[in-house]
This record gives sequence, C-alpha cells and structure tokens, in this order.
Amino acid sequence: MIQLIRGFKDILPGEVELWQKIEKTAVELLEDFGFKEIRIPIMERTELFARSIGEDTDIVEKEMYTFPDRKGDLLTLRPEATASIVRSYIQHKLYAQDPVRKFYTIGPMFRRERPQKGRYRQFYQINAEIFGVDSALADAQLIFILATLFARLAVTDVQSHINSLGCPECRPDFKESLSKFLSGVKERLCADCNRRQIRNPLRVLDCKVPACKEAIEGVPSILDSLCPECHRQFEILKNALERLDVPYVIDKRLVRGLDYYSRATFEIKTGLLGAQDAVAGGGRYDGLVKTLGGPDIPATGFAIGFDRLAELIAVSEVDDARTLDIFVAALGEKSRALAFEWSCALGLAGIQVEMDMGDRSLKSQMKRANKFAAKHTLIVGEKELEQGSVILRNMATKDQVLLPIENLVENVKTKVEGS
RNA sequence: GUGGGUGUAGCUCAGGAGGUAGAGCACCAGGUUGUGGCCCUGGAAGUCGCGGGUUCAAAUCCCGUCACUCACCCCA
Repeated sequence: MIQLIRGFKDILPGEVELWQKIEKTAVELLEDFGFKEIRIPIMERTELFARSIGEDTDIVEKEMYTFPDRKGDLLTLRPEATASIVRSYIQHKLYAQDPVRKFYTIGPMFRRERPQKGRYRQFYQINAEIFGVDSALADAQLIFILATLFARLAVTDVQSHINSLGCPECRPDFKESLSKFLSGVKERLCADCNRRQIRNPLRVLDCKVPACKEAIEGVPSILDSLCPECHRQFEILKNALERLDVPYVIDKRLVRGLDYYSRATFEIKTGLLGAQDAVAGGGRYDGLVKTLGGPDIPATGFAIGFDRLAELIAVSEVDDARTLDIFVAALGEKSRALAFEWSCALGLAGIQVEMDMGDRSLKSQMKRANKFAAKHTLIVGEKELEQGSVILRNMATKDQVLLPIENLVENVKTKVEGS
C-alpha cells in the first residue's frame, strides 16, 4: 500500500469542517480590515528564500525542500509565504499606485523537520502583510486582528508576547554588548549557543537549555539599547495595544528565526500544544523589500499556524453538518429509475437529498435514512406508482401522506421546506 | 539530525512466559409477506506495520526498517 509522505497529512471530512470555519472567520475579519487576497505559487527559486530568510538560518540551512528541476534551476517548495508576497509586490510594482497595500494569503508551507505535535512537513499558514506603513500602529493592528480572531474562534488559552529587535541603527550596538556579555559566561553556555554566539548572537536569547537560561540571567536587554526612534515606535505599539484592550507581555527574549525581522516582533503562544507553543508569529521587516531589489518600503506581517490553531479548537465547537432534508427509498427497478430522476431534481432545487442506489430492502433503506438523520423519507413503491402516487413520510412524527406524481418535486419541496 | 514510547479487524482496544487471533462500536443480512431509531440472531472483515533471524512452530523472542507519537532542536 502506498502511504502518504511522512509529516504530511490528509484532512478528512469531519475535520475539514473546522478548517472551513477557521478560514471563513479569518477571511471575513481580514477583509473587514481592508486586506486583499493574494495567491502566490508554491515554489520559488531557491535564491529568493536564501536571500530573504537568511543563509544562516535553520530553515535555509537544513529544512527546505530544494531540488533542481529538469533544466537545472534550483527550486524550493516555499517554507513560508512572506518572501513570495514581497517578491510579487516588487515584481508587479504593486507599490506604484499606492505604496500602502494590505494582503493576505492562505496555503501550505513546507519544512523538512522531524514531525511532532503541531509540527508537520506540510503545514498551513494564514498570512497577512501590511506594506508601506512605518508606524507601529500597523503592528498594533496586526496583533489586534490576531487577538480578535482567537476570540471569535473561542480560543482562550493564548497570550500575546511582544518585543522589539531594534533597527540597523541600534542593533549593532546591542549585538556588541551582547557579545561582550556572552563571552563572559562562555563556559556555561551549551555547544549550540557557543556556535550561535558568533554567527547570530540574538539566537542565544531564545535558547531553552536550562543552564543557558541561567547563564544569561541579567543579560543586557535590547529594549534598553533601542535608538530613540525604535523606542518611540515601541511605545506607540504598547499604547495602542493598551487602548485596544489587547493584553500583552513584553518578552525581551523573543527572537525570530528569520533574519529579515526588525523592530516589533510578536508571537501568540498557547499552553495547550506542548513544545510547539507558537500559534502565530510575526513582526516588522522594514528592510526586506529593498533587500529583494525593490524600493525602500517598510512592511510588517504575521503568520498563523493553521494546523496548530485547529488543534486548539475542540471538535465539538464545530457546527454539525446540515441534516438531510429527504431520503429517497425506492422499491424495484422501475421505481428506482424514477426515484433517481426525482432525487437529482430535488438536489437541483436546493433540497439536500440522498438515495440508495442499490437493490435493498425497504427496511435497510429506512435504516439508512435514519442514519442520515433525514427529516423525511420519500418511499417510491411499485404499488403506489400504479396509482400515480408516492409516500412521503415524516421521520419524526411518522406521519405519511400520499403525493401525486404530477409536480412531485415541487410538492415535495414545499412540504419539506414547510416543516 | 538525537533520544523515549507505540504499531493486533474501518474505529477504540484486549491477548501474547512461542503452537498461526478476540471484544465493543461501525458495517451487511435476517427476526414472515414493502417502513427507521431499542432489542435478539447470524455474517463479513486482520499475511497481529514491513523485512530478516532463532525455532519443529513467532502476533508473541532477537535484529533491522517504516510509520505514528512525545521530548531535544526549530518555529507557525
């Protein structure tokens, strides 16, 4: 038997309704806030991700599905969506009419990690991006939208964490004082952190090894070395969130795994998913549009882990599927042919209908009608047909009426809709 | 990539100091001649994840492998 690829999954009926509900809720909310949908390809040239996410990141170093196509071009299954959206924004000069643009997109991403709870090799994200707004009000709006979405989906065990990563003005100074501090506690850091200390010292802040956490107690906070403008923007963000009643915690150790982030970063965390506690994350990436060859336009955005969000919502929360309006039970060959025509006509008329196409006893067809929770059953029997009528049974009351074959579909429709 | 746990019918699981398998639910058919939900009877369904080894004999022991799962790691 051929099985699906490791870390990939099927979303089957029963679960997919929840996904539809989440998607519908998110899309409505984003549209209300002026975001437009953008659909981008699932593959890009590898270079796009290497340059945007960063050569030294784990994603680019060891998690991407990269392969040469038949002509030898290096392609990669997208590990995230922002790079593609930025590429599209630049390529189609979407900034030309108005640099301020808001986009959202929903789709699968691919990262070859060891599968785990809330972590799949193909996983889905809902992304939202705001281009052309320098003010931290844009960041505040994104966090507000996230908080609203979770509230609408009745997800309660979540918390917003925010931090500022500074900008090219002030981050170098911070990195320097951080490096100085880290080399002082070098012996107490794990092997990974010692490696990070040189390549990407910010990542040490995010280490989960207890000894490291201890060693960096009292580490200088980037929030203390922000330049005046970064500081001002962070204040704007905090004030806006307070006025919007969005609770948050400042997490000065919150660092993003992608290189393009600057200033505001945030993560929505939950206590319900074990180690994979980030349900959504994002932040500002002011330099990325320019890095990828576009004009110097600021931008900010977020990504929601669709799979993780779905796991936070109890299956019972999903509305039950529509119950069946009518089940058509036919007895005998001739009846079945007619019943088939009528059931198709009923479906066309917007009545949710089901029939048994096999040659089965009335008893088993009734059982089936019951399983579908049909409100009515239309019994098409040879005896009644001879008299030009069929039986309509109300499953709840057990009332049965004879309906003439003439205008049957219309008659059934009014009966069904009237009850 | 590293470590732990798990892998028996569609689903949830039992069994197993070695002698080729069970339950509940679901499914199908009956319980008199054309009517559901309860109940009763019967039936179908598994190469006991896959491959190899030990053995007269393996679902049961050993090795490998794959998958799932949790943690590390990483992030959404």
